[in-house]
Amino acid sequence: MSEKEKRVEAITAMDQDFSQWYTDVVLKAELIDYSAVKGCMILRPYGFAIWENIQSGLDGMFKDTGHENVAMPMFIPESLLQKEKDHVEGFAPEVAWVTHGGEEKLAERLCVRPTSETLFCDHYARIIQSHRDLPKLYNQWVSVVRWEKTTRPFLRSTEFYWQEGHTAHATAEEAMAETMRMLNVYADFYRDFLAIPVIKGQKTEKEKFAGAVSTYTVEAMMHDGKALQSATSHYFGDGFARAFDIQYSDKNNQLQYVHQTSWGLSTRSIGAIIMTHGDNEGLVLPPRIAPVQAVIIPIAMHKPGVLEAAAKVRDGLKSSFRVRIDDSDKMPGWKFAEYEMKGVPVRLEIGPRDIEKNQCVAVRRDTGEKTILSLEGLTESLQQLFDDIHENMLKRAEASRDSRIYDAADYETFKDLIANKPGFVRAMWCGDEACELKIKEDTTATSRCIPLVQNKIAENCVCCGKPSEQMVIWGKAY
RNA sequence: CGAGGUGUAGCGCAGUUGGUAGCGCGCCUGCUUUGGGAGCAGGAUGCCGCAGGUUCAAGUCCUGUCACCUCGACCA
Repeated sequence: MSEKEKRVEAITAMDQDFSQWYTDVVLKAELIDYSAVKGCMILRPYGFAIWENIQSGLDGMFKDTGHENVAMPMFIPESLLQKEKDHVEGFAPEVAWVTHGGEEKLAERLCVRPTSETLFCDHYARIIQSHRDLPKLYNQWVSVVRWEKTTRPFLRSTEFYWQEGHTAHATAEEAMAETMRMLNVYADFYRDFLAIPVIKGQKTEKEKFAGAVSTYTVEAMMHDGKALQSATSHYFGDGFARAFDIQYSDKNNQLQYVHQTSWGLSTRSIGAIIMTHGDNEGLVLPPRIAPVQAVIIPIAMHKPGVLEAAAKVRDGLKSSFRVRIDDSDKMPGWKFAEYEMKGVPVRLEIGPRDIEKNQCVAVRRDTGEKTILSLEGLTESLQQLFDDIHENMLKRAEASRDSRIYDAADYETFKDLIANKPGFVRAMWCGDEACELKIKEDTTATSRCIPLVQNKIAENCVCCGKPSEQMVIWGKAY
């Protein structure tokens, strides 16, 4: 690439300044624009299309596991928000309040939902009477508002889109099984749709959701070694049920409280895609959620038959894939770079030489590899290519992550690793919050999770030296 | 919210001791081009982030404010 070209379209090199690279990619790939309101972003067509594909994939998994979609109001009366003590304490500092309707001051102010547990609970209290009404397996796709002080596109914004599942069950066992089931759904979704490996684990008391008995998380490692909490699944026990009086008559005609869960995945997942797979040319999108899976670039398109051949290829593929022709009058090289920036998984070039041989040139975004594909059986060979790309992206992300997970048996090693090696550190922890706080104070690293799959790194807590049976993953987080 | 930095055309930037705004790319038109960001010719685009102030005169000096970036404290 010449100096002139670099000056024109270059994004910041990712290993030079990862934050700037991230901002460059998000803007130049046309995922978002900033809006007039601080911390609120506009999801542009290309960015929103990624979210639509995430929604469709994940929603299918929710439906397969028996869930139904609903839509709750966006306002929560203050009195309702305050019913569960821990919950309101956790969220009160970051809620936006509606105080007026027109010019009239409201008798009771309304909060713009930061999350909807209280709305679901209020509703469940009215619609659940019998064990025959259970379980309730509800989900909603909405946006929520949290008045954040510092914001970044996708990673932390004042308003963000997500789904929040809220379920009510007859027993604690059922609710816990649901909590784990949805944690697994998230992990599978990240692996099978986004090609991102995650670590499943439990949050510590300090890091758990406000109002939950326990919080489970899927944690992913980004290109810079920092952790991204990528989805969470909470077990509530009967705490909310007692606060909101959600009771049912069991088979013995005894009144019982329900046991509840909630779980959520947000547009932050788009940030995870960008920071897991992206490279110096820009975005690299997993084929299963890419808005355009293959872009067809006609070469020498003024020559007779080229555009017609490209259209024929498009028509043959369009019922199977999201495919688009770019017949704008840009130079082919310009288009190549543009669709690389936008992370389109496969580029198909078709020019006079290909038409003669009944073929096209396919270029993979993940590896840059060029292959010649016959126009015969193109649907099948493309499907194979997409699957290969997905597997390669997943393997690559796994290898990148695994090479940056370290073990520390003693505190000096631990501090050295956190300070000098971007990534996760596995270390034993006694369970005492004092050690968790000291580690954060000394290193800025936080406990990411207590992994469901445990490895015994050492006999003693890495911080205080007391005997410990529990391995925790630590790291700097977004 | 604390420390630091940056806001000038769509993007990247220059603009001297204050004197009325420029370059490259992009954009528009035409012709020639087309397998890795095309060439030539012509053309359009600015309340210098926003609001006050100092001055005969402010992109430039002062105050405030907003946004973005980096590093911390808090959270999906």
